[in-house]
Amino acid sequence: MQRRRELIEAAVRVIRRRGPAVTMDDIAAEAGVAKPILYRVFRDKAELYRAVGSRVAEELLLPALTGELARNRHPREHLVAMIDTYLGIIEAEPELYRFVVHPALDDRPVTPELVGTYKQVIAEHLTRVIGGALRDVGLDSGGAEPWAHALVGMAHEAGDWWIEHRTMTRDDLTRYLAALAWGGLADLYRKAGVYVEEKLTTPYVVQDSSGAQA
Amino acid sequence: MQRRRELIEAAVRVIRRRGPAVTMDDIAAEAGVAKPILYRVFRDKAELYRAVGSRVAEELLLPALTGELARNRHPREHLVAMIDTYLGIIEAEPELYRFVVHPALDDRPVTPELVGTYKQVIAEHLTRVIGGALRDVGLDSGGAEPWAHALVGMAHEAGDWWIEHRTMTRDDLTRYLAALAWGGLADLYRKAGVYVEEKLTTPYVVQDSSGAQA
DNA sequence: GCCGACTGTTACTCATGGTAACTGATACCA
DNA sequence: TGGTATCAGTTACCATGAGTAACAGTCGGC
Repeated sequence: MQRRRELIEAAVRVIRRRGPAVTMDDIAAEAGVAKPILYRVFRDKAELYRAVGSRVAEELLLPALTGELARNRHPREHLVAMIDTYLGIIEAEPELYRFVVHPALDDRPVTPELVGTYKQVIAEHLTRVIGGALRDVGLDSGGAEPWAHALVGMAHEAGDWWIEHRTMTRDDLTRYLAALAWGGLADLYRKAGVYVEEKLTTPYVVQDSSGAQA
Repeated sequence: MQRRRELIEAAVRVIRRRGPAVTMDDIAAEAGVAKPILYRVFRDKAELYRAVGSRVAEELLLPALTGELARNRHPREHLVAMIDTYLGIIEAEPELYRFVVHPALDDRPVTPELVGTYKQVIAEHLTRVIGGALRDVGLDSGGAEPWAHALVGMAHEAGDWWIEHRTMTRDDLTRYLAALAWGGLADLYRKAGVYVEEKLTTPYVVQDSSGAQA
């Protein structure tokens, strides 16, 4: 298992350095071993890729996100913080991000769910968070899972567009996304009789796009 | 150009029949030509894949979506209709959907944007729709593009999760997603002084998950 | 000193994306 | 009519990279 860890780390290193188009030979070379070693630990390329995805999610993203969540704040500020944290990470780790999100697999027809572990890990975690929050205020938590996936997809897709185009600041994007996602969540809180009106450091509604913001 | 069309159609046929793990030889065989013909029309595999993505988006999804939009209704019903239409299509065309959304490319390091045309086409269209709606009510339309991508990602990711797990009906998922997305949009309308309170055939808030719905 | 388990390597097979080089028909021109 | 450029198509190939078979060295137990 120690071995597995080392190999994944080598993969991460070489991806950081050479981008997402990385071969099994590259990874083996970086790890200083021959290719069959990789195949003793990982059944195939897809499994290694998934392992990298999980690892990035679990050791990079989740700690950052849960760190934010631990601080007890207004739920909307949690939302803002999580979106901002996510965008910050993909900004800081573009190569790793691209690899994890657009993995290049020649799909063996057998394997049904080649991809997705990265987003899956996040979504599973979010499901628990949202489900807990819903139950806390006495609401049906059946929506937790679809919402978690929906929010992950929302941040993912918007982040993906943004990282390639960069037509606005990260801050602006965070605000736009938060405004979109918050509406639905706030409604739920309101229905449950929880008072969540705004008195926040970040403005609820996005100002005209050129305007100052504080 | 006629040729291009035929080739794309052959690709779609063979994907429908044999799933997303399809080779260039397969496609050439289905089209009844030799492989180099494909390469006269498409620079490489990625371009063919992108063409298939665009085509599915433009000829399958967009007509359905714009058809829904043409009917003049409450904005929230538009949202519900679009989500439902989208989910209905991925349900009806699972193989094609999987191909378009999880394309299997060995990424040539050169090509920066291998994937995404499918979602891009939808997002571009949505950008125009949302931008127009915002301008109609006198709001800054700077958020149209990030929101479009965010909504696409939301539907995509939730749909992807749902199609593989099927732990709820399509109707329920539609309602959950609409509830999430509508909140933010409704807020915008309200800020603009547009009255959008609910008097709808579909309930605004999801009932307890077992409950009757009408 | 010999044997099995473990760890590693070299050197391959095989699938598949992509291409070079050939072929034959058709149309144009002297 | 013969010569030839053009074009559509084909066969036969190459290169790359995933995955594997078969072959070492090494170390502990007897």
